[in-house]
Amino acid sequence: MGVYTDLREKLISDYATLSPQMQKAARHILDHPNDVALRSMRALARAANVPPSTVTRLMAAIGVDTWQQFRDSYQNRLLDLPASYAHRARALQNSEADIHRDTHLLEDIAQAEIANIGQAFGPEMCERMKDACEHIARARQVFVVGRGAAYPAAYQFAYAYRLFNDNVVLVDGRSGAFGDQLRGIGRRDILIAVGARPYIRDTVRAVEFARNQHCPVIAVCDSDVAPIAMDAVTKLVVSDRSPSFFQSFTASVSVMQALVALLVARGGQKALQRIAAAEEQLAAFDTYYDEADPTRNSRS
Amino acid sequence: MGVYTDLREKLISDYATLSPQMQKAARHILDHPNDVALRSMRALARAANVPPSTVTRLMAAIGVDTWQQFRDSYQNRLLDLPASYAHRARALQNSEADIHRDTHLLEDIAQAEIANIGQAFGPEMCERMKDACEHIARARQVFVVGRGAAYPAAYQFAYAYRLFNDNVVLVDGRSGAFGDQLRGIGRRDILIAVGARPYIRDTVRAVEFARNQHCPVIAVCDSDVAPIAMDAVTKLVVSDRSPSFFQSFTASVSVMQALVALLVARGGQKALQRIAAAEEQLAAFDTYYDEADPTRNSRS
DNA sequence: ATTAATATGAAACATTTGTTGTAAAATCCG
DNA sequence: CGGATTTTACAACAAATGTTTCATATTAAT
Repeated sequence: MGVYTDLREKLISDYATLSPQMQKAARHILDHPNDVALRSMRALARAANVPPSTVTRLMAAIGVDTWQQFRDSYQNRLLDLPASYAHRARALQNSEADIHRDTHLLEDIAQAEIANIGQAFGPEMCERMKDACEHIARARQVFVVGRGAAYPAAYQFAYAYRLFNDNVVLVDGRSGAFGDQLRGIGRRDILIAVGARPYIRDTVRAVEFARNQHCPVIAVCDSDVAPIAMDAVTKLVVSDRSPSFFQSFTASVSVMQALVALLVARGGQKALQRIAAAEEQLAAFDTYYDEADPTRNSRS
Repeated sequence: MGVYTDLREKLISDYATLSPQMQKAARHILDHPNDVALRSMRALARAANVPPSTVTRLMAAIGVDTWQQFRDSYQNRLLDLPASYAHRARALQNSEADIHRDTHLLEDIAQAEIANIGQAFGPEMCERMKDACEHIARARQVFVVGRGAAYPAAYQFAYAYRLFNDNVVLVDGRSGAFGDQLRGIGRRDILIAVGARPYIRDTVRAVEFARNQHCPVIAVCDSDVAPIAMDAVTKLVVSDRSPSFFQSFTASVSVMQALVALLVARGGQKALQRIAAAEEQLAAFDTYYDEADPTRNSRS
């Protein structure tokens, strides 16, 4: 259970043994947990009709060192953190052994990744993703751009999307110049741009070009005010926080994948048929390794 | 719309006209709305790397009299925000309505992704990752192969790793045939192969080739008995489960990223210096968009 | 009833808060 | 280049914060 729950339980179980004034304070806290998270201690004491010192003493009585600690756990509850900060506390404890340092790092990474994905699929973002799908489904041509570390996300979308639609262009600047691949982009198309700080110039340029051609833009980025998000019809803001040196585009990949899933769901039976056809074609081209018959898999 | 939304919109729309320092503050607020609700103004300013007075001035700039007003609206948003538990429950309830089916799907995807990452960073896998790092650190040349949907994971590793080491080859079959890129592979090298069922023949072939040349293999795959995991010195087994039609390589990307992080941690100061040098080089090549000076970012 | 133990609130405290005034620095413009 | 304007950071401030101290009030026990 969470720290918040522990504290709450402690307040309830110890309630009877507390002094009258402390009971008043405890009761108010139990009845108005949000006040703990959002208001000051003195304000809470005022609301509970109790001198501030009583609240401090209550903290000591339930075994909490400082009001800050108490408040923090209540704030975490408000944020509905997916059991993440508990891990951190544990991680900080065992920081003596060198061998454990790696384990730490890995735990922190996992935690950050999970937090990032959690944020990316919050209620707000879910709505925006659906919105993005509307635009994509309506588009004549779908352009996807993402450079550097953001390339995997762009690639992922293009690869999956191509399995059931052939109107996608992955703008990777590999075949010909940038301009070549964006040629003919216009009002009825859509550009999906992926990027985070530091923004890569090519990506920003692609967005600006699209905008000049009146092509709507969907931005998958790290801020509502990112350069590539300016004037975007839909902004999918995903965190790229990571304890490692590098930014993490994992959440971006997830979001791109979710977009494809939504599009397939929207496309219904027809989309599924096309996917099946694409799979068959891949199989016909001997793309896949045949696990049943390893002899067939020899060098062509 | 709510007051919070109004303020947020105002921040976004006025963003361009704000002074640089105010933009820093505004951006931090937009990216971390919870900080406004829960932390003090000074703490926020510290986090945004801005003097407190800038925040006060920002309030004036967007037509808010006092920080208290601003904070209050952000606190109200936090209170109105449906906790994700409730969100999930609601989604499950009305799963008959078409509009909610999408939300349900997105929730499922998020949950699956989180579960996959959680598994990938379990105790067992953490040990294997450290093990993999030992091999990579010892290798003369590092080859990475991943085709199709697994390509992002391979690319991710190569891209990040190249920032502090130049002995990596991304085997993508683009430049020349497969054999070309693997030429010279041998006992002292390492091949990192990423793939999941259905296994792509090219990847399996690359693994077999490496094995014939006595090159050790690290397999990032979906099973201990995957074809590409046969005789691998380290098997990093990650789940690719997804409620959508496509398999998800998100966890693989995470794992590859974690490998790089471990290598950097192991590389110590020297690795960090190389990364810094690489970043400088990128900046010198005008790779990055200059947010401070948009005029410099015109078409070359 | 007197003593001992506990509970309480007012005041004092060192910090920290949000805000404002004021020069220095940066930027723009002719 | 120089002058006007904006932008910035530092210091000062009054108010408010969480905590501690201490004298008084309340209770319980002998």
